[in-house]
Amino acid sequence: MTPADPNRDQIFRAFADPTRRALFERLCREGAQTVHSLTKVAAISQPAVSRHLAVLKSAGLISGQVQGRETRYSANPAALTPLTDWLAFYTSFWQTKFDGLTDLLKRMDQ
Amino acid sequence: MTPADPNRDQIFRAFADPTRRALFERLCREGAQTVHSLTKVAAISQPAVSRHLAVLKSAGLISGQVQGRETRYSANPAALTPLTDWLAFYTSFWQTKFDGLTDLLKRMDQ
DNA sequence: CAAACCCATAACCAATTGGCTATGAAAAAC
DNA sequence: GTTTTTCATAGCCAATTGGTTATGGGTTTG
Repeated sequence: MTPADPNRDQIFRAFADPTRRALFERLCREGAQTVHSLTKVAAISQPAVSRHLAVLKSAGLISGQVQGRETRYSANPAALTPLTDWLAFYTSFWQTKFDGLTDLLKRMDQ
Repeated sequence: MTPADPNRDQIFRAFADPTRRALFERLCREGAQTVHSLTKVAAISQPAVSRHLAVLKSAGLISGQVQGRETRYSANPAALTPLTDWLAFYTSFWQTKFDGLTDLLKRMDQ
């Protein structure tokens, strides 16, 4: 029954906060950004931004790359697949019922 | 930039808690359930279950129907579309880039 | 080398969260 | 009509969260 997936947990937790989601969305739309650049828009302090980024990073949603004195964070697209799979699984209960469900189950099994 | 959607916010918040997600999943898989029936499995107290259900309900994810002294809750499938849209939007940034993105934007606009 | 800049971490604090027990209303069972 | 069952709400409490300022290490600039 959708075995407990710690990573999926982290992703849902990370996206629960609107500020965090906004940061991720910005990285998706505008590509890699430094902390300083993100802070200028965020309306919260730099340490707050850094901690939000740390949460996103530990969930695997973004990656940080140190370049001299600054760190460029970028969205990690593949990290969304647990969400996509979960959503596909539970929307399948009303959409196409059990069509293609076995395939999905196999994917989630491995 | 994906205009702030209060409902999407509520959905993300609601799914942040694993217990709440488990309740929703159960309702999806096994159909409508009474609070009592859900409590028996949940390993938490009945008031705790009731409050989780209230959160899911206020996010539009489930509906409760009073039948005599008991209330049967059922998953609200259509309520997942904000999540699906959001996910589709942000996965499109790396998958098909901008193919069909305008269509999606139109859907989110109305 | 000194000063300024970028970032992460630490320490603290108010607000929120998620659990519990207690209680009461309403319906079913006896 | 009394007792049980089902559920929601209220009140309480510990833990977590999300913000802040303070600080320090490492890098670039002057």
